[in-house]
Amino acid sequence: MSHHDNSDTLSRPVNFIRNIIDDDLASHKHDHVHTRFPPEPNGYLHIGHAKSICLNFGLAQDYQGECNLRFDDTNPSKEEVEYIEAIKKDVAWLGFEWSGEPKFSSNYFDQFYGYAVELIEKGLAYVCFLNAEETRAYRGSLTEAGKDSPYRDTSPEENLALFSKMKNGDFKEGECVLRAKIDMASSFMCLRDPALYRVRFEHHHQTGDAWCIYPMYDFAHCISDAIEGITHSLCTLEFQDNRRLYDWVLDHLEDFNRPDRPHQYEFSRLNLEYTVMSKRKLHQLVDDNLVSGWDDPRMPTISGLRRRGYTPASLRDFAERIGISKVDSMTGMDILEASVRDDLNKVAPRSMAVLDPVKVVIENFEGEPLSIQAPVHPQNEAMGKREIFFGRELYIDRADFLEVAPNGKYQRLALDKEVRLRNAFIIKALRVEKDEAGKITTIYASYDPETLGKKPADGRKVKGVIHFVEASHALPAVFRLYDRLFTVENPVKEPDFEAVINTESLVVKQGFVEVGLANSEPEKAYQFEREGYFCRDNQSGDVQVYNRTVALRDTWSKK
RNA sequence: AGGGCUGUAGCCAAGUGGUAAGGCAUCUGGUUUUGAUCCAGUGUACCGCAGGUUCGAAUCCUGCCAGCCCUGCCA
Repeated sequence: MSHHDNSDTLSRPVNFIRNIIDDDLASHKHDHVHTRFPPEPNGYLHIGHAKSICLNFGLAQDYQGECNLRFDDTNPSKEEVEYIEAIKKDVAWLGFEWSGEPKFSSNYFDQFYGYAVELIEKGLAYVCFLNAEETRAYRGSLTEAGKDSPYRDTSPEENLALFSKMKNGDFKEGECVLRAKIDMASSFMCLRDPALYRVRFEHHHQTGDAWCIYPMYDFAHCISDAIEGITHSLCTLEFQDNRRLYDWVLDHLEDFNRPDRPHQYEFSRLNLEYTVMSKRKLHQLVDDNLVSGWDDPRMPTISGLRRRGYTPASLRDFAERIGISKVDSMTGMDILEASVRDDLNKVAPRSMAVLDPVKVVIENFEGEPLSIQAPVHPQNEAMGKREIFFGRELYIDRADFLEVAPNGKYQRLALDKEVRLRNAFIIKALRVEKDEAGKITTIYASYDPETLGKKPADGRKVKGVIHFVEASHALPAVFRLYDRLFTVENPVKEPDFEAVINTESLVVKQGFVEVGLANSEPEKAYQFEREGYFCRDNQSGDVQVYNRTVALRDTWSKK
């Protein structure tokens, strides 16, 4: 696939899953690698899924194998086609190509049914009429064995008939389930005769009304993997116990009880500071209108990150930087931000934008604004030039002017002090005009006409550089500055995570951008010099609205 | 009568008996028309703790401690 440049072919990541694969290949347990990314279409993908996507698809790329996209759609009551489309879009946007057509667990409903019949015939599954509470009581506890269901010893013949009736809709929802007959005393709770099928009179987005019984995850997932020839089935840590059931099912089915059948391996899920990562919580934020939607730029969803200005390359790089392990960890935002900055610094055209404008009048400049050719990228000449203007009236940012410089280290504009205007001339502030409230309305200044593209001939040092926009060419723009969504590192630890939401996570500013941005594309990254990386919002239409992806690294304001 | 996992610098993470990679962050210089980038430096990590085996232990053994997961007809 296309995103691999020579820099990352030099050093492949090292992790325990790659070690397992290397061993499996060396021992000829498998002669190829086939992974899968198996989301349930019950919500939008988030950056934790991106980690899994990069792992699964990345492994397939590096080992010249394949990776399937499979929708794990065994519970129609929670799923919607809207999510299927969004998931496909997000995976493709991240730069990955799934093997063949997208797969659905529901493609295999007939086969699942057949395998359930096989287990029944072997006396390994039975139809149980205990209700939910009874089942719970019979299950026992973490420290006490469970009790056998009274339906556990029904004959295979009778179970076959019962299961057939389940399928035909002869039983009500909740009236019975098909259960595996394993061990009610197992220390693995999931092995205490787990449910394999339940009755659900529900319309399914793929199979319509063809079924009224639906398989459970633990029964469907391992068989789906086996049917698709998956070699390494990767999931997160909370499924470690379930692996015993995964193995039990495949071990007891004639078609799959082979050494090269799929095996499950678990890695730790991504936890990011100052955000939440569960679909349920994300759903809640959307439903409670605490964010504007799944793609709110503050959301850790892939669609939110995309709208915020994150690039596919930066997310892949992030996944590589954090690695894969089994440690229950909390990753800092700084790694994510470093990943975007590294990518954007290379690819983002430079531009100038004034987010909080104050007018500057250059008193010794007369006539029409002057056209200036400025580099699109200071370290990459191949990116070409852009036209900017300098004239009698300009805007600079309020934060770049102080009437009196606080100390010798101050590098911005002050009265009687010189500063370089980025890509243009050196100016000196002369005096200010204020309104009744004492707020500065205009700064009067002079410019040195001999300093365009040159240092002052007399050798005087002008250290500071600030950005500006020429007033007659300035395009009004709205800037949305984002901050972390929560005020605490781990919101999930709070009694009510919504109570610690950061009320200042969005700040809106009105200012100007340079002319060159008139036709800026949504989601395309720009660096507004000295301000950060921004992209035009993908839903604002003709209005100039920019989302700040991330600010520039700042090693100075902390001092 | 519980079981399954995990503990390596502030954070992430290699390491699989031979003397602790790398990234992020931090700090210090240098370059710079972005206080950015870039470049060069910058860390006493009781390798969770305590014992043991060994010429040699983060790696093997024993015992503790801490954190996470498991009692859905969710995934």
